[in-house]
Amino acid sequence: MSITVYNTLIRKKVPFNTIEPGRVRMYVCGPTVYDHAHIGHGKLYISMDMILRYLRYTGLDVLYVQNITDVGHLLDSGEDRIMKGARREQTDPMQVVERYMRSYMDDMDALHNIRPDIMPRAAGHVPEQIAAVEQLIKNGNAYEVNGSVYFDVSSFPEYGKLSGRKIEELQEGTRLNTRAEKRRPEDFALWKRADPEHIMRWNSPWGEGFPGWHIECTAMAIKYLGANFDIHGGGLENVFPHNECEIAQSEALSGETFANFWLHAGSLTVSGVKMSKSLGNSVTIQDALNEYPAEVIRMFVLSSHYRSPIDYSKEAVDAAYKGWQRLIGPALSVQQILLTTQESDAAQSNFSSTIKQTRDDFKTAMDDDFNAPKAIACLFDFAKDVNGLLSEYPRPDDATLQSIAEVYNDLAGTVLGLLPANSTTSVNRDNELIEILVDLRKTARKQKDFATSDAIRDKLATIGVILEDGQSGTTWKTGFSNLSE
RNA sequence: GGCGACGUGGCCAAGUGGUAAGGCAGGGGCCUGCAAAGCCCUUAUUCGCGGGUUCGAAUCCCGCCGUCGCCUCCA
Repeated sequence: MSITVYNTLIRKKVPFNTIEPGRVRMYVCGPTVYDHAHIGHGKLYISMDMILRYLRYTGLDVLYVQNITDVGHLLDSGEDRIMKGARREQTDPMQVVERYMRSYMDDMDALHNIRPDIMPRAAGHVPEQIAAVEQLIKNGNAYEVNGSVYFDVSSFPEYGKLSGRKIEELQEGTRLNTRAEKRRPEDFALWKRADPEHIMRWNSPWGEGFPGWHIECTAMAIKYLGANFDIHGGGLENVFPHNECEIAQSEALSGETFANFWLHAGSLTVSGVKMSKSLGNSVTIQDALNEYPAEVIRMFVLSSHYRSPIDYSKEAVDAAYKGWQRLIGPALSVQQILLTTQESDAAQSNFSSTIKQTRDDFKTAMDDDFNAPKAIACLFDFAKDVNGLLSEYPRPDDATLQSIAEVYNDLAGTVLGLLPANSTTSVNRDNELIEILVDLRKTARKQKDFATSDAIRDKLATIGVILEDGQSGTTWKTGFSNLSE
């Protein structure tokens, strides 16, 4: 195995090795479902999806778990996010959860993110969480006060090893008023007692309450992946406190190393600043998908390294849009040529070295901490080579075209998810109809009836069929068909 | 205040010791009835600034400036 990854835990790029040969167990923190997902979520999960896809592409058997948080998240105001959503929409909290969980799944599907193998929900794992808290108390890492249970940070000397924070510094830097009942301000909640008005509540050994935020990931990751697993992924802004607390709880609980590799994706800003409701600059995934095809959003995200922060702006995504069209244009052309023309006196092309080079370079780039932007650059080089080949006459032989299509399917499609979903579904009758129109246009052009020929070209363009006149006649392609403008 | 990330051409962005990938935009040319697409050429003696290490640094070290994120429950 030759993959290297940047491990946040040690702040270095290191060789990636799995606990079990050929198998990867991977956990990624999922969203709190109380509102529609925004493109910040989209960025994170596209990054993680790319990593998942590549690991699988290299032949690893990946078990991918991503949770859904549907309890207990508090706002700065002390308000429960889901209850806030419920009040806003005048519905039951669990109805809110269902609604936005489905919305989230729809968004992820639309972005072509592969679904996790297991998506456990926090509310469905309260017994596991209670058991974890009980064990932590038994181990001497947690204490109960007034029906709430807190993790005693001083009992875990390695606290801070992920984020590089020191407990002493935390005490100085605390910005919020902390609950007086905690022994130390940096202790964090494992279980919270429910105030009378709190709707989401469960019975526990400490009375009615609800689980703290971090404990769900500990309980569910351990349940489905074991106490020690390979990869834990998430957003960079969750390093502290969330991931740090997860490590403390989990390792205090089991005595084992929690995750071997911590992978964090850079955050997304909108026109230079973080999204927030109060600034009114929030862009949902649905908003973005109304503007651009999913592949373009993926192209935009994957154009910079997953650990880098990116800034969402019209200019940047428009540029990605153009780049994407250039990138996959040859793939669409190759498919159309294979579908609509015959290999007659096709030239025997010697393109295999280019294909091998492309696959090798792509792999080298991706092996180096999933360097998708560099991998995409390899595909741009490939696109240029393919365009050159396609401009020759007669057209390349079928075998060459097939192997080009395979490169696109594997690298741009399977690994990066950049090929249009419907690009391979060509209905024969549609093809024949288009051929008829192309023929009519050819006749019109011969008669110098350019009004007719241009009308045919323009009208086909409005339904996503692009005609291109070349030396060997007119070719056409679809696949950009869901594009507006 | 602390912790962390980042600062590469007009814009986006690779590059972690060996002499600046790629994309977008711009300019010139070829092709075209006109287009579109494509192809060729072209745009950073230079990598926030100042020192240092080295035969050699965008890459390592020190200092400074700037942007962003996090600092107890936001992916």
